[in-house]
Amino acid sequence: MNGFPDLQKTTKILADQSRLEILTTLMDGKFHTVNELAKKAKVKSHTTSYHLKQLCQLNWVSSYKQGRNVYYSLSSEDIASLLEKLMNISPTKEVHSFNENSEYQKLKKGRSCYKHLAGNLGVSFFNFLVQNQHIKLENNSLMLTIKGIQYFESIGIEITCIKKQKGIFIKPCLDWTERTFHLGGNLGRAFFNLCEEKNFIILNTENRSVCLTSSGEDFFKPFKP
Amino acid sequence: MNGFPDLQKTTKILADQSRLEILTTLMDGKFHTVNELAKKAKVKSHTTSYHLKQLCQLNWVSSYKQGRNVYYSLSSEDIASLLEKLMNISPTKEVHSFNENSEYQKLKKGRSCYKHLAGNLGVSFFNFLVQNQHIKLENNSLMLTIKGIQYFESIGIEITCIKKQKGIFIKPCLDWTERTFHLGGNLGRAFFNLCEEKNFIILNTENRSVCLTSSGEDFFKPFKP
DNA sequence: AATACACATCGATGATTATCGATATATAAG
DNA sequence: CTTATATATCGATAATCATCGATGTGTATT
Repeated sequence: MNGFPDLQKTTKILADQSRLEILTTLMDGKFHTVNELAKKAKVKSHTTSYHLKQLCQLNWVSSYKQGRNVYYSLSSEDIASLLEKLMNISPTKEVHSFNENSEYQKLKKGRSCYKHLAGNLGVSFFNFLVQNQHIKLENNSLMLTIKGIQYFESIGIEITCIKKQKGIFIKPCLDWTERTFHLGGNLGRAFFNLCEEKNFIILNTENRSVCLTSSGEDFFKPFKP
Repeated sequence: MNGFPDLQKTTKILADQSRLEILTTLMDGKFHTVNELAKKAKVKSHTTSYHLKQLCQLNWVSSYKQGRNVYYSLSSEDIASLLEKLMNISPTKEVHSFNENSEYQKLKKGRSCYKHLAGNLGVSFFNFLVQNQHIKLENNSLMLTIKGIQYFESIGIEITCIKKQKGIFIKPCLDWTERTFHLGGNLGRAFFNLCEEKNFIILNTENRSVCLTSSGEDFFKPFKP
C-alpha cells in the first residue's frame, strides 16, 4: 500500500560531502570505478564502497562488474536533474586554491551535464538556436520549430529518429554556471553525441569538463555572441 | 566572485525530519506560527525556532512579526518545487496508524501544493482540461489553447491579467499522490484562488488538505472521470 | 502591576554516522 | 604459484548536531 513519501531517506543520502562528490562526478553520464570516485571524493576506497552501497540501495546508481573493477553510473536522469536543481538553488562556495579556480573555469567553459552540453558552450549554442528561431522558449517550455528541424537535419541529426526515443524529446535545462538555459532532453543528448563523434569536443574523464578541438573551434564559432 | 555551488549547505538543511515536517507544512503556501509548526514537527517550540533560524539564513522561509507571534512562510516557489521533486523520487513510507492513514486519504483527495490544487481533485481537473483540448501537454511542457482561454474566461478567470503577472504562466506540476500532473503556475494559482473565493473548497490549516463544500461538489462533478 | 504567553538563546547531552585500520575475497599480472 | 591490485566487510572511534531544560526578552491579558 502507498503512503507518504519518505523524504528523509532521500535527503540524508544527499547530505554528505563524499556522496555529493561521487554523484557530481557521475553527472558526466559515464561509468567510473570505485578508485576513481574515491580519488575525487578524497576518501579511502572502502569508504567509497560504503557510500556506493547506500546509493545503490536507493537505486540512484547502478553498477556492473568487469574483471576486478566495478563500474558505477547514475541510474536515472531524474537524479541528474535533481542535482542540477540543487546546484541552482545552492549558495556558491568561495574558490580558494589556484587548482580549484582553474577547474571551475574549465567547467564553466563547457561540460557534460548528464550527456548534454552545458556551460558557456552549451548556453551559446542554445542562444544561437533561439535567436535564429530554431527553438522557441515560452513559460519554461521549449519547442522545436520547423526551421529548427531543418537546421538539425542539416548538421546530421535525424529528428524523426530522436522523436521515437522514449523520454523527453526536448527541454530547457537550467545551467548552474551561466544561470540560463542550455539544450536538454534527447535532442540535447543527440547534439552532444554528434559533437563527440565528429570530434568537436573531448570529454575529460577526471572532471566532466569538455574542451574544444580545432575543428570544434570552427564549428562553434558561429554560435559565439 | 562566483564558484562552485555549495550543495552540502542545501542538503544538510534538508536532511532533518523536523525541518522537513516544517517545510512540508509550509507547502500550503500560508503563514504559520512557531507553535503551530512545533506541534506538527512534534518538538519543543524553541527547537523549532532553532530550525527556522537556519531556514531563514538560507532564505528558504521568511517571517514577519505581529504582536507576540512570529509568522513564517516559504519564501520562494523554487523551494516548493524542489520539495515536490524530492517527494516524487522518494520511496514511500508504510502507513501505520489509523490517524496517519486518514490524513493520507485526505491529502490524496485534495490539497494545496504551494497555492495550486493538487491531489485527486487537481488531477481530475487537469485531465478534464486535456480531454477537452483546453490545454495541450507535449514534452513536459504545457500550453493553453484558444478553447482553453475561452473556458477559463467563462468561469471567471481573466487570462490577460494572469499573463501579465511575473513568474511562470502555466506549467504541469507532478503530483506525488497521483503520480501524474496537475495544473501549476500562475494559472494554477488563479484557479485555486477562484475555488476558495467561490467557496468550492476549504483549506484545512492543520495539514494543507482541502475539502469540498456542497457547491464545490457540484462544480467539480463534470471533472470526475 | 501582575500574570500568562510566544518566541529565542545558551550550554549540556546523547544519538547518529562518516571514516579508518584490519581483514577478507576475488581477479590480474608475473 | 606468488604477488599485487580492486573492492568489500567489520568493529572502533571521533565529530557533528538535534534536542532539551533553564533562562531571558518582549507582548498580551486581567
